[in-house]
Amino acid sequence: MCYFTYVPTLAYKIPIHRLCELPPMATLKDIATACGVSIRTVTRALKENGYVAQPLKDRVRAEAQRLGYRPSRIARSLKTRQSFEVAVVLWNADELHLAKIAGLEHALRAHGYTVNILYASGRPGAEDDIPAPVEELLHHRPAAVAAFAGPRFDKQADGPRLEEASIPFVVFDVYDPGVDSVRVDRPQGVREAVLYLGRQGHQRIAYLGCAADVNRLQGYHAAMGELGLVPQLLELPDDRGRFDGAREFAATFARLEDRPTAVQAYSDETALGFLAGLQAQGVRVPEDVALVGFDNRMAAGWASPPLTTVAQPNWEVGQAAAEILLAKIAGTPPPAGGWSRSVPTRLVVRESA
Amino acid sequence: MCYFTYVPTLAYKIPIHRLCELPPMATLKDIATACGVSIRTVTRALKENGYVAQPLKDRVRAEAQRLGYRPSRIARSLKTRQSFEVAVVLWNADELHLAKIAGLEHALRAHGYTVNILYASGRPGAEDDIPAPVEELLHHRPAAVAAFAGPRFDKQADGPRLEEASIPFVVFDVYDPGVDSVRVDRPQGVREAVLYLGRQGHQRIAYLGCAADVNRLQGYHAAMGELGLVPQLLELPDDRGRFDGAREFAATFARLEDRPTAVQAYSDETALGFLAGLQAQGVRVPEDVALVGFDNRMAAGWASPPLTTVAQPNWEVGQAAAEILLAKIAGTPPPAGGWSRSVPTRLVVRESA
DNA sequence: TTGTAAGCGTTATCAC
DNA sequence: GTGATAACGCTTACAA
Repeated sequence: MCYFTYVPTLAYKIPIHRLCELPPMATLKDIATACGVSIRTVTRALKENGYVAQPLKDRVRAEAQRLGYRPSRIARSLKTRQSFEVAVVLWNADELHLAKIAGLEHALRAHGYTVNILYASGRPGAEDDIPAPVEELLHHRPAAVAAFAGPRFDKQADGPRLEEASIPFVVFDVYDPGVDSVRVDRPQGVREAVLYLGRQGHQRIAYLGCAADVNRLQGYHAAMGELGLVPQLLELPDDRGRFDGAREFAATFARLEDRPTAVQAYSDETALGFLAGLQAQGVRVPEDVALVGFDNRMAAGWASPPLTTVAQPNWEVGQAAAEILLAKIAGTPPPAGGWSRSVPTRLVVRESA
Repeated sequence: MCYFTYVPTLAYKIPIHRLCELPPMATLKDIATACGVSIRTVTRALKENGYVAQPLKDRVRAEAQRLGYRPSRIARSLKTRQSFEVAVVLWNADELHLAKIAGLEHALRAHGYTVNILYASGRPGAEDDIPAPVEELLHHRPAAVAAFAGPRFDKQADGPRLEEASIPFVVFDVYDPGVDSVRVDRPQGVREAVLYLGRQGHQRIAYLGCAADVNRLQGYHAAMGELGLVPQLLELPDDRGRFDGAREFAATFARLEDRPTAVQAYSDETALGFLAGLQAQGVRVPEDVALVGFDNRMAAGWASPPLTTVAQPNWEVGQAAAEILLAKIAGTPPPAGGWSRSVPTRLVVRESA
């Protein structure tokens, strides 16, 4: 067993096994000898990038077909110094993340790219035993990087390092003006949901969440302004888990005078915690209080009553990220206003509101 | 723009942009010239696989360090005909899947492998517009494949095709004797949960689910046998969604004579649907009926009451898959009894039982 | 103990 | 129109 001990930033030793080799595939040379022409002619015939007599071209293509020829990505990458892998940095196993990755992968695959996962947290409970993701990225040199914001991906420090290595990247759901990001349009999503509540006849519509989250609040205030209603913020402590925090808050809420008849919650988790708390207090949803979540997780559909919620446009977010990355890889200059984009959400009306 | 139109099985055209090249990295040759030795000596010094004088070795390593040398995976792959990518085929954005992938990736990365995602379903609602995953795999030739069972990955047909191309693979959660699989130990998980219910003093413990699912039922019957209780199967129709099916069944259940005091459900989704239905009937959980789910999804913790459930050992399943794949890649002969493995679950006691 | 050299499968620059 | 041929960065058999 031999180790690459000379890679100091890589915490792992990489054992080189006696590995099984991949079975040989047809190469350009195989086609060339089979057709009795040169390898250069073959590429020309296959790639349409030079002159080659039509009958010969047909013959070459038929032969390529017959041999099941596939261009070797490896050889191509070596020669052209281009990678065809896009790395995704992620920190937790969230269904919403995976849905975004699915959209990203779909779009990138259409362009011959492959998506690889870099799960940057260690085993749950032992998170620190792995190298920082940027080191890994700098090591593997993907064509581009899509990152979920996380504890050990520092937008300030890591972004520039990637940029310096000229690796294009986007970050999901970050509002930092300095970094290119694809985000779900939370202001618009909340606005739409609150307008819906208004159309249902609610006069006292509150927002339940942490005041530090400006994006959703912005949409809330916009909608309340449009409706001509006075906003009411039900502020949640940030220290407790969102579920428990909201559940406990329900007791306070239940005793409120002139209590709101409708609540837009920060997230499905918050909404579900609040729902649990309300039911414990004997407050009925939606009869006494209409409740809207945000995210459209599986859990939202499985609540009782099933939760009305704002669905994240996961697939579209992933696709937008792919488009940005492809453009950056191709060296396209950024559009006026920068690369960042917000993708509209969709209100999913179920039974809670 | 030029297209690889000669790849007939690949539905996508692969456009070749004018891509930005990766910035040049230090190579073995750079180190060699910097040290005034041959390239061969450099590899020997770095890889410990031959004799090289200690001072020279130190000098070479220092230089490698200084230049930030990283071996090129591309070049290595080309030369050794080995891939260092493991493909994961998946079909839907499920949090449980991603958690398994995380464990897999963690273990594989430690061995210098990279995990890439092949999301084999198209955009939700337009699933058929993409090539069959096996074709993609045969094209990309990963070192190995880990697949989630899905509609277009046929164990009968696709497995052999991979095998024939000598691409090692495992499938998650499949009990087919012919295919190597890592599965969560559902019989044991259900058994443990039902024994727990027994220890809580329940005498009438039912299983709620579809009779076709033998694995969990097996554990249920084992536990009931051990407890000396008579099993009772509450069979769910397979045609409705699991949530709705279970919710609707609750009405029937509520009117049952001598109705069970405890229910082990097929999944969290089933349990949550049943819970919703019970609450609609005025049946209290856990006071009137104790309820246990399976999967330990986020949704389980966010139910009211929070659902007691059997947690899937996602991380460990991923790791087990990695171990099998690595062993297969290394050409290790299969152990007696084959590669397949079951990984034990963990009972998460919350408030519903 | 160190060096030479031949590939791996592409791409692309020349010459015919 | 077509064909030699030289890289790309690494591995490794074979000399010295």
